[in-house]
Amino acid sequence: MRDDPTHLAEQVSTVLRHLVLLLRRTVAGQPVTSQQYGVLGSLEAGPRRMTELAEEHAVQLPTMTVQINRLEDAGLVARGSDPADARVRTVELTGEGRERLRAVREVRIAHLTRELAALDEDERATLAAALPVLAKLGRS
Amino acid sequence: MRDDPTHLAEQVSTVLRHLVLLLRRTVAGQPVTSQQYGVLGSLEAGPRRMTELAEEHAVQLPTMTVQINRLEDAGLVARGSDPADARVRTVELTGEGRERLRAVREVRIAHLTRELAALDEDERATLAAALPVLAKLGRS
DNA sequence: CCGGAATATTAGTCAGGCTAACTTAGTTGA
DNA sequence: TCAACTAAGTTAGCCTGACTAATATTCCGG
Repeated sequence: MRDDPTHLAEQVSTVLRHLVLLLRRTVAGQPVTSQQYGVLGSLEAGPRRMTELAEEHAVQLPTMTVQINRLEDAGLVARGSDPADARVRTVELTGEGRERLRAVREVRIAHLTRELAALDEDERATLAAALPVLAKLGRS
Repeated sequence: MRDDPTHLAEQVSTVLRHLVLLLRRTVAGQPVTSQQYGVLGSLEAGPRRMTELAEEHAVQLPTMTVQINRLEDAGLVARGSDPADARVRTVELTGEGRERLRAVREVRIAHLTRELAALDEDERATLAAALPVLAKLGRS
């Protein structure tokens, strides 16, 4: 018998690669990329500053600058300023950005819903039970 | 009450994004990228042809050509030919490639093992039960 | 008020996707 | 039989997304 957490880790590793491929197919051909979708999602609850966005998405600041430049060029977000600190730039969704996010999310969810509908009731329950555990991974 | 598969899909969508970030941290700073690791893994069981590799990794052929070029330059894989069909190129691991794969896998598994060790026994069991279900997703 | 810390951007490099166009090798049918 | 089609790979050119290093700009503490 194998050492339990290690054996599990190998299986998780395999499944992770599989899920990455699934995700790629889920977002292929959409009007925003997977990263852009993620950033738009972060802005849904309200304006964020650049550093916050970079940290939240685990990228360096310059990477986020370029991302936001593109989203701004596309008219999906707008930059603003913090009146209390002239160094910080804030970013918020435009109306168009909010609409685009809604549309992309719809397609995405529909895609996943189709996948999930192919499972039986027990499988969905098993999956649902595991989601909080998966969400906990990587927070340690 | 929400429509069940759709609601589940939303949660899955969120967790997927989380896992992508986890995976990125897992492989950051390693001597091969995540994609290269995947390709090396595909070659572990023996030589493959370019088309097979491209399909398996859900990329176009030219993308795989470039990948293999880099791995070949690094001395991790070698190209060969199919005696029965002069059009096909085969790709196989070199000794160095096999060693590199082993080393990277070890780090990767160790990383995930640490994450999993932070869970309690019940959580690991819940996760283990869900892995086959996750593996089934996207095959429909 | 000056030097250091914090915030963001610019510039330059690289990996990793894509499509279009090309070469080379097999296959097929008039 | 050989001309046309198909299949397998590569090359070239473009884009996104990641990084580091260097450069403003602004804030703050002594």
